Amino acid sequence: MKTVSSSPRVQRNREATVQSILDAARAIMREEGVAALSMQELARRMDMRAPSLYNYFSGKMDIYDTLFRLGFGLYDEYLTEKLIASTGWRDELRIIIESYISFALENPELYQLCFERPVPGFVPSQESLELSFGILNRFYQRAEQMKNELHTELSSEQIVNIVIAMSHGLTAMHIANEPHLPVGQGRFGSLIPAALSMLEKILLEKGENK
Amino acid sequence: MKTVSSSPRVQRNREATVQSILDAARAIMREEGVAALSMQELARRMDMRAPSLYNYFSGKMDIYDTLFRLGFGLYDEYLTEKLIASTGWRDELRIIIESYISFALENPELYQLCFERPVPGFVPSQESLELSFGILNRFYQRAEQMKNELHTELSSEQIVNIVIAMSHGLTAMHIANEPHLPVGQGRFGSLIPAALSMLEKILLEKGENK
DNA sequence: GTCTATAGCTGGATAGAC
DNA sequence: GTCTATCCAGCTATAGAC
Repeated sequence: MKTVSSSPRVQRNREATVQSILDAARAIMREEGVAALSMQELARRMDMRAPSLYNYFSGKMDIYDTLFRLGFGLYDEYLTEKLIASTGWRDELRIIIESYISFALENPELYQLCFERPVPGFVPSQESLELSFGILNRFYQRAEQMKNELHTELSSEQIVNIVIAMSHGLTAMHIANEPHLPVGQGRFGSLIPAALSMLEKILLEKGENK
Repeated sequence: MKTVSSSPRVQRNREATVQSILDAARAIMREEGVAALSMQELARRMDMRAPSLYNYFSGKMDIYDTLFRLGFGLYDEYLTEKLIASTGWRDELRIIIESYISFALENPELYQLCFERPVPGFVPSQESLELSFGILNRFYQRAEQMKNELHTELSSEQIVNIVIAMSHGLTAMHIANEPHLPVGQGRFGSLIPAALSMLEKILLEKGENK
């Protein structure tokens, strides 16, 4: 009955093996740095020899690319689920920022792989990039709808981008300085309310310049 | 008369050699990724053999650590010089944000080394960390002075941190997406005025909650 | 699908001659 | 200070037996 990846002996099927390879790869990246993934260390943790891995992936970059897609997919799922409970655009803003941070805290290796570029030589494949662009476009559309309730001179693209920048800034600083603290705490985590307040103000500047 | 590092033959003195090793190391990091620095490639570019480098640095991590200090030192100089022309706190905010971005654009390898953590196994030495904390503390002091002219519920620490987060967010996104564009342009570069506007609003909320 | 064996390379670092 | 020679380790990836 066990489907846990911690006992990789006697794999049921190919898919389960692929899954646990990806899990092991993420563990290495988390523990030793995203760029420190190696096929040999990966094989060691899988109780395999390195060449066997090539039955599942064409090489290390293939693994990175798969994880890149996994990262964006998971983030999209994660955010979408949290947004269901949204009670309005203010709440939605809060959820977006908090989700970005908590996703990054829970999946630091995917976060770094997807949103920073720590691996020399790794370039996401075309289809992986398209996936990420698709997610961004859905953001733009959502912002366009949101604009009906706002009074701002910013375009929907600008709204999305400034929210992304703010989220990323808080997240990167939190992770670089206090990765052990949960969402909402610490030097940067505690700034979420201030950040939201700033964003609200600029999204509701009632005809100041007009 | 030449002191240029592009002709490393016949070095005058030790200091000049150290300088050009650091320059070459930065070039590698810029071209191939911060984590891709290697002593052999470095020696190749210096027209040396790898072992000779150990006369100048105790190892690769020593080079990273030296560049870490160089990065913070340069950034500090860079910002301090630009702040001389400041005409007030609004201008100062603008200069801080623009300087962060332009420093990162001009020195992407130092920026990444200092403000992200792309090198598995590299931990800045104690004295290097103290240097960086010293710079941060001077920020806090400056914000404390600035508070006289502001009306905000944020502490001076919070002011500094939110400015850092905003700057870093814009910068990281700019570099990840449009590194070729100059300061002020592109998806994120063009958001500087909006970011400043947000910050001004939260620094001048005239007794709203009070 | 898994293994052994191995090619082929790159890396960090040291010893010791000059 | 520079070099050659070398150690030892690590890596990606492939060939081919089972």
